[in-house]
Amino acid sequence: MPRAGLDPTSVVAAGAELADEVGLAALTMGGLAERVGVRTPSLYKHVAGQDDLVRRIAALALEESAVAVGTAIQGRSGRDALAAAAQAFRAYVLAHPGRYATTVGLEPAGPDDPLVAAGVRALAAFRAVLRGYDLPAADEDHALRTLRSALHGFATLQAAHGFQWSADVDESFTWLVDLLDRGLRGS
Amino acid sequence: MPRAGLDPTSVVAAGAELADEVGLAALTMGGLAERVGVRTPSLYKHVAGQDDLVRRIAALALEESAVAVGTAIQGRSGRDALAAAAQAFRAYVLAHPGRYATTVGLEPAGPDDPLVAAGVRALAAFRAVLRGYDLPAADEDHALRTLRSALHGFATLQAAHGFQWSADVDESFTWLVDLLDRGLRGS
DNA sequence: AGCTTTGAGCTAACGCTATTAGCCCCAGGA
DNA sequence: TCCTGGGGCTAATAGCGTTAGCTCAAAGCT
Repeated sequence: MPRAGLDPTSVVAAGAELADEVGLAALTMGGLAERVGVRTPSLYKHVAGQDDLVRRIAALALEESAVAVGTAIQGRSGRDALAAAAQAFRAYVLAHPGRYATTVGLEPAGPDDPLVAAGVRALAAFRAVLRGYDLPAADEDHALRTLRSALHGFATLQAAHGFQWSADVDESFTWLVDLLDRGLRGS
Repeated sequence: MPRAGLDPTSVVAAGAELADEVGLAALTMGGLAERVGVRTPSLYKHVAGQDDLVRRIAALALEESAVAVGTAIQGRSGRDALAAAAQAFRAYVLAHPGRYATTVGLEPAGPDDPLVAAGVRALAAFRAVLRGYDLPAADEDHALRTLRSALHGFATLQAAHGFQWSADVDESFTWLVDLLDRGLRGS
């Protein structure tokens, strides 16, 4: 039995891919083992368990989405930055629904959990968007939560096929972005 | 062994309560059986399986949230109606996080699935809120999706303890509602 | 080159989950 | 009173995550 040459990083990456393909709920240790060409128990040499695997995928997803949004808003500000950030974020969630699903609903294990660092970076990208609007400092946290709620809600509902009826989803999304822009400007 | 006197309705109701208490992920057939005072396999005389159970809980949750929102907006319109609907919706999700979690990400099994009827009723309540704003007919679907995304996103993020840092969550929510009101009015 | 040591991968096994098969016996209608 | 339907049971299966303990390939040292 030749060595498979795995390490935590490659296992987590394969897990993220698998989650995107089959959905987070169907992400199984057996399936992941098969994908990386190894028997199930061998995975435990690289990750502590399914919980740990999911946490690491979540950190990866936060990092990646932060990079995607951060890149999209370079050289833009105001409404341009908002639209670019929103598009980049939604594109990321739709392209990686399994990865993104891991990021909701997990408590960081401790103060030095890599998750909190990744989460802070993801929020920083959106905070940068808000700098293009003249918000009172006291409103910045509220605006950040509002922005995050709207984008998170839209992306997860679409990823879950929550929009059943007819109107064009892309149009609805630009409508949402326009509403946010109006709301942020006229506060 | 005396009869326990169960029926599908009482089993689903108990399942919804249990899901709220322990979280949807920890909703187990064994746990539900213990709660209703019966052995696990007996549940299958009332629901077809865990999938069926979750679908029925989802239909219940959609129905209940539609009633909550519909009641809240009676006699109100415009911004008042929006605020009342938003508050009622968020209160419902926070009071019944397990129930609500069942409603995201399930495809209706067929055209006469009770789920679609319940979903339509839930949407109708929000549609009624939008009637208080002067929206072009073509924008109504977009506005509905926007409203739903924002409220769904905020409520689920809060239910998942997604708002870690300091600012007051209730204040953030009224800020979100104000932004939606401004955006809907000034379209 | 040979020797040592580390750890990646394996098999075997356990416990918990959902689910099915098949039996029993209580309750309501004839 | 009988008898039939169906709610509840026990027993058993299959699939999951996880642990224990073994083996041998690869990397490092002499």
